[in-house]
Amino acid sequence: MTEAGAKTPRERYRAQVRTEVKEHAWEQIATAGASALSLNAIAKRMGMSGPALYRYFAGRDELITELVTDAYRSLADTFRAASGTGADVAALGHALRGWALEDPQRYLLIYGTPVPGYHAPDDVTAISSEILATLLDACAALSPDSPATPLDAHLEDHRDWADGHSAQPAALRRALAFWTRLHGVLSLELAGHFRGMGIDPAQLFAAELDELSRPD
Amino acid sequence: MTEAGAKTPRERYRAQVRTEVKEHAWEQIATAGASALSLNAIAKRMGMSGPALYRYFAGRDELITELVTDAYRSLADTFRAASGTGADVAALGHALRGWALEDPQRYLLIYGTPVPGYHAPDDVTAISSEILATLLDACAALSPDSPATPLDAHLEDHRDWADGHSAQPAALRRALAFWTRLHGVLSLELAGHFRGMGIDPAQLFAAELDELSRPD
DNA sequence: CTCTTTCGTTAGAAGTTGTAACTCACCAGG
DNA sequence: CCTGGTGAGTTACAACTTCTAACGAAAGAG
Repeated sequence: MTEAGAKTPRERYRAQVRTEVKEHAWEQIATAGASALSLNAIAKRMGMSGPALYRYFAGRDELITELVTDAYRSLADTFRAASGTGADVAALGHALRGWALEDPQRYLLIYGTPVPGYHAPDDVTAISSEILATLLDACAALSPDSPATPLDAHLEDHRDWADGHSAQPAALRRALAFWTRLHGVLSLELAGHFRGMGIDPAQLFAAELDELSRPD
Repeated sequence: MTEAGAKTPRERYRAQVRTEVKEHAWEQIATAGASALSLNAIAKRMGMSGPALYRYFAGRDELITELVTDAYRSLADTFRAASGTGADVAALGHALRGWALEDPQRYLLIYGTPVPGYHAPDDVTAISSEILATLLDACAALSPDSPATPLDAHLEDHRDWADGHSAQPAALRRALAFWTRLHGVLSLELAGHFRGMGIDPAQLFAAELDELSRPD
């Protein structure tokens, strides 16, 4: 038994198998959804027999948890990348839509219908606060101060989620609107609710994002 | 074999069992989610043994399909009731939120993450167009005509989903915003994404609804 | 009273998650 | 170089699930 460091060949092999399992899991989720994720199917596709995977993941829940945190980390990375070229709201919006359309099930895994008995691990709160921070940066640069709305008083009282970010209430309001409105369009699009009614979701998304990017 | 009409005691018994099965299914969905719906558990809780239910439903998918159309019909009913007292947007918004919070899993069943291989039956398109019609009525009474946005051109070309409703493009725009924005807040609230960040979703929802109810 | 339809049952196939026990290979220490 | 310990992968099994098939029994129709 050696200390941590991913040095021993055993641990390297173990990590390699874990990532390979997760790759197959993503592939399977993308085609059949998260609820149809089968440990046995992954094992067979990897040439191993069922219970072998339990050496690497304690169960289906742990595997899904890992996938969720990976998805959050991926979104945080794309947000950081989009924010690197100048943190404006429009760029973040386009990055969000591109990321969501790139793998719809990955988006739905973290923002879609949750499994009732499932609780997200503590890791994701850290990552999601990082996502929120870049969003707040972009929003703070856009709305210096605007007339107070009834929401502002409530947001002033409960701004702990902003995690110490020095943003005006109007910026918090804009960040929340960014989140809820774009998620509204995106989730309905990914669920296929616009299919068959002829509307182009891209234009709907663009219109909402345009209103969100307009300096108040 | 008699003709339709729900007259024979056999058909009445059959219908009664079907509704009882659906009641147990709703109860089970409300506590464990739609993905954990178990035909066997329902049968056992009704005092029958597993495969007996296959006399009443061809399978799990048909049962879920029935529940989905029931949910749509229930939403259409509440919309019609809320619209009966004067079709204003705010009343529809409050009715939507009340209906969603009354049974979150029912809302998520029709607006949440879809099962990838699943296609909604044709019945729901009729019901959802009824829902859209009452929403368009309320929106048409609010926005007579406003400056054209880039979206309006697209909506003029693809207004088949409005189903012959004589509404200005601005009303279509408002109805779509009603749908996407309120769904954005509601779905994130029901998924529990606001829990732990101290925000009151009701105030967020109210703020969005207030902006949607404001005559442009 | 008989005949037919339908209901509910048990048996079983093909899946799933997950546990237990066993074999085997590898890696390190003496 | 040899031996022991650790961990990986295997089968076997239990307890589920959906769903099909075949059978007995009950109930309505003529």
